[in-house]
Amino acid sequence: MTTRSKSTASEKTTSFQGQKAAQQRQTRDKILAAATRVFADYPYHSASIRMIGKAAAVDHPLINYYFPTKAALFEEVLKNETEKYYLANISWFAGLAELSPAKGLSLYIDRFFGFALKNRAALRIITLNLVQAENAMIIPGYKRIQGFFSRTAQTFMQAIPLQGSKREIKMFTTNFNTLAINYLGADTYYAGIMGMEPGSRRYLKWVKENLMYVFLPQLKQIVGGQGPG
Amino acid sequence: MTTRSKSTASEKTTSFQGQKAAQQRQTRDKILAAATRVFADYPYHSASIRMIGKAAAVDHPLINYYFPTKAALFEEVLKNETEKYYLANISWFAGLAELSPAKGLSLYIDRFFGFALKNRAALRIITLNLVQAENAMIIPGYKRIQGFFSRTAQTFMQAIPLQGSKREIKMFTTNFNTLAINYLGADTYYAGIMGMEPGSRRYLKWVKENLMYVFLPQLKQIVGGQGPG
DNA sequence: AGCAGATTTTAACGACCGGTAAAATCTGCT
DNA sequence: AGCAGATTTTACCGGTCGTTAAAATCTGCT
Repeated sequence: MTTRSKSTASEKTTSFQGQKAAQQRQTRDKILAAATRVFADYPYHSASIRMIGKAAAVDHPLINYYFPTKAALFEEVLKNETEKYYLANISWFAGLAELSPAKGLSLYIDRFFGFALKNRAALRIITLNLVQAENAMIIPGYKRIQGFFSRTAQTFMQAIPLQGSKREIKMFTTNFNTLAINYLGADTYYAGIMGMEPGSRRYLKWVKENLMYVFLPQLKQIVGGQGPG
Repeated sequence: MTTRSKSTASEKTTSFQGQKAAQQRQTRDKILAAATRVFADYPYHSASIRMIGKAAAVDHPLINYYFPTKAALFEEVLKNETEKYYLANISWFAGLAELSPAKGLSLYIDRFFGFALKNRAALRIITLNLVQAENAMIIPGYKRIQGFFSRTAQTFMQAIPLQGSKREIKMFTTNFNTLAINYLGADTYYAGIMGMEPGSRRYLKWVKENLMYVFLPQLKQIVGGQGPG
């Protein structure tokens, strides 16, 4: 694709053991990164191998050299992003057990937002592919997207001492995640409705206010005597 | 496409004024109905004219005879469905002003569910096309989808005497609609998470319980002294 | 320098897409 | 019966899709 600089003698002499492997991993990672960007902007069936190739500055058949199929590439991206989210989600609970529900929830949301702003891809890929078409055109890794919610519920239960029933807790986390993911993952849409700019401080403030307003009472009910968010 | 029964003499004699126009409207409606079904299953860019043709048992170029472009067809479907929803939404408020918040909200949700079960398309089309890709591939009628939420907020304010600020009310309706549309429009996904059957009584019960649990306290705050849902 | 294998590029495949043009058919009318 | 116009079917256009095969290039090694 790009006119490659012919290797000179000097380059050759500087070569060391493992450079080839490093180079290979570099290309693969470049493709993976580009795929993550593209899949964060287009749902699976609208994103194309050629788009990804262009985004990675690579001829598109090279993608098939590193990844057998588009589905396999998507699944790897999805696995990376959901895993990243899962680990981040665990970290957001650190130290929350000692706070009041109000302060705990507030801090949790702040941490959530911090992650979401730096890792657009994770939330976007979920929102873009969550709503599914008929069984005919299921999305690869669909179960992984579904598992997403269940895992956050488990994390919640392990991180915070709770009173409510398991059913109640799953209801709470599902509601929270559904609203949060919609507002952050489909920010263009919802900010548009509210007459705000998608990434703006004002919009984020609105989302937080919203989440606090809706979920603080529910949280107080779930948490034992004093507790977290 | 289908082998057409050659018109016989008897058929000719029974023809009356307006039959041709009726026949034309019939084909157009058949296409429109098929398009509604297809667009309720696939997002705009995944649905195809050929799919719709097959669903309507019609050769696909015939669609272009009645609708100039795919975009125009989609916009007409979208207009019909959002209008249907809008009018239904108004009717759900009838008689609610005299009820308590709890009874009012419960009845409102029941009416909502009744509509959603009979008119899958309206909610599905919205959920499938709400989350947007980059500006590059905007969906025709996107503003109409966005207007959807604003109109329900207005209906709410006109139907029920309220106390809260306009901002608060819009927050309430946006939250409610977002959750309700997700749970009903993407029922395959959420029912799957909860280990239930998408259309089942059990799942609908869960959704209603959920909505009541989240929004009843918020509603009580918005409604004046006594009030509706 | 020249070989072997890894990597990249080029070219092409069959399938589907939205849309168009022209041929075929049907319909209502004289 | 035969014409005119509406409707439907057939054939095709240029374009994009995922994937494959083969050619070209690069790399590390002797």
